[in-house]
Amino acid sequence: MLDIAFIRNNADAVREAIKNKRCDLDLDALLAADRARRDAIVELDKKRARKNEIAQLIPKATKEERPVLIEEGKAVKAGLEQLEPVLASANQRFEELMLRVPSMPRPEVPVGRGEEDNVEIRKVGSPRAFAFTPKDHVELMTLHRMVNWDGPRKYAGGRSYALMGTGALLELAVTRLAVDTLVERGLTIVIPPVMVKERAMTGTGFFPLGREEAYSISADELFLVGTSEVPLVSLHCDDVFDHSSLPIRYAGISNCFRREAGAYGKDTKGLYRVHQFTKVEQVVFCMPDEAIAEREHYALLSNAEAILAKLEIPYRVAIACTGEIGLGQTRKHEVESWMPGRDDGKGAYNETHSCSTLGDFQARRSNIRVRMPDGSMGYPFTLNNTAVASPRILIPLLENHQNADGSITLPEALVPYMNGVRTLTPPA
RNA sequence: GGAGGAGUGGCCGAGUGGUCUAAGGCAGCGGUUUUGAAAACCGCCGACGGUGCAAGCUGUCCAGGGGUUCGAAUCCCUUCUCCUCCGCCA
Repeated sequence: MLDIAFIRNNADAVREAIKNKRCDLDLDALLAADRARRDAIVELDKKRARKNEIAQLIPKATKEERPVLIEEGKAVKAGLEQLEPVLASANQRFEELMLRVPSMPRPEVPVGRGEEDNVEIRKVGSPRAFAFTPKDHVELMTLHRMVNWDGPRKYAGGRSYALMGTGALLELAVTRLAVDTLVERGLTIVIPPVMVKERAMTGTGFFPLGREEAYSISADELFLVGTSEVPLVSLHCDDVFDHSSLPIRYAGISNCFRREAGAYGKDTKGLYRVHQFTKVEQVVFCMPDEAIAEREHYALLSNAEAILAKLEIPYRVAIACTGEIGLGQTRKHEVESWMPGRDDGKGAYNETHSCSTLGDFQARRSNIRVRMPDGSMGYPFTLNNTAVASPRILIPLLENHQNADGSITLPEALVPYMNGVRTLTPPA
């Protein structure tokens, strides 16, 4: 969502953004809807002004004038009743289209169509050269009895799983490690609701276009969030921040629910792509200033990298191209962790973190504002990044730290969170 | 789940059918005074939209939606949220 005045004045630039982001939106239809809406407003406002005028005249009118005015008032009212639906439908059309308007990518975002056009920025650590054939996470987790694969699929459906024993402990450990890292870096930990109303989904930009991705609780008109970004950003919907209260930095911890519609048959093996997972997510509100947002963005990125460093997982950072960044994102970096078992055992870098700046996209949709130093109103910028998402993060964790005998040597930083255990040995 | 009460600008709060064009206060902004600050005093000050080069003119908004009326913050219906009590409950 952008300011309609900005869209009118920069139609070509917006058109370019729509094309580069591969959005499905006809800008001319939007501009036409805007025109229709404004025409209806002009006409309706004239009638409403007359209505108000008559209403003020009647109390002061003489006995003779009064019935005449009341008659005219009735006529004006009838006219209004005809025009109001016209404006309502023009508005509806306009708002529908506005919800599909992308934010403008930042200049540094490479133009491209798909993943192959993302630009790698750096690699940190290097994939380990195994002196033996490494196992993938499915073999390792099965060997360690970390997962019950079959039971949940019978009663909870495909892509479901249950973490068992050390598997469950590992999830709690990496989660807590991430939380402690972020708290130490000044973020406020939040455990938010995971069931939210539609406005939270729309306000954060996941609806209407991503509706099929969300589980809905139809009896109560609630939706399960796919990330705590949704409740954390919505925490401040309708709020007006004072400029002195920004930035606000949160770390949310929640279960996340994704239908993975459209991913049928993709990554069905193991725990790479599941319907329910646990994620620690970073969310920032900051002043609407690109330089500030950039600083916050790279701070979020470095927080995630610090966690990967503690987990001793090799990774690479890439900046996503225009075709790969979402509707609201103005800039996105992906952090991909090295997973030795992926790609049929050849190993591959795969996404474990996604760091985004959204400009004022979410603030506009969620009606979050900030009182600027000059007293005017502004829309704050929002940013977010994964800190850790489990079980996906367990894949590189286990695969990178495995030994020839199937045991796992835990990274030093994780040991305290595993009650002092340094090595996980497969149960007999 | 049942009964009752409440929801007004960034915040507090007055307002029960027609000068509401929403009082008043706090906060904010500008100024006077002051070595500086505070205090005091003076002035400005809701949001969003439409129109206009501009000054301005104008519309909408009193939790959301719908209704009654020539006219609604005010009356009616409904939903949501909060509070009190009762019931149930980890």
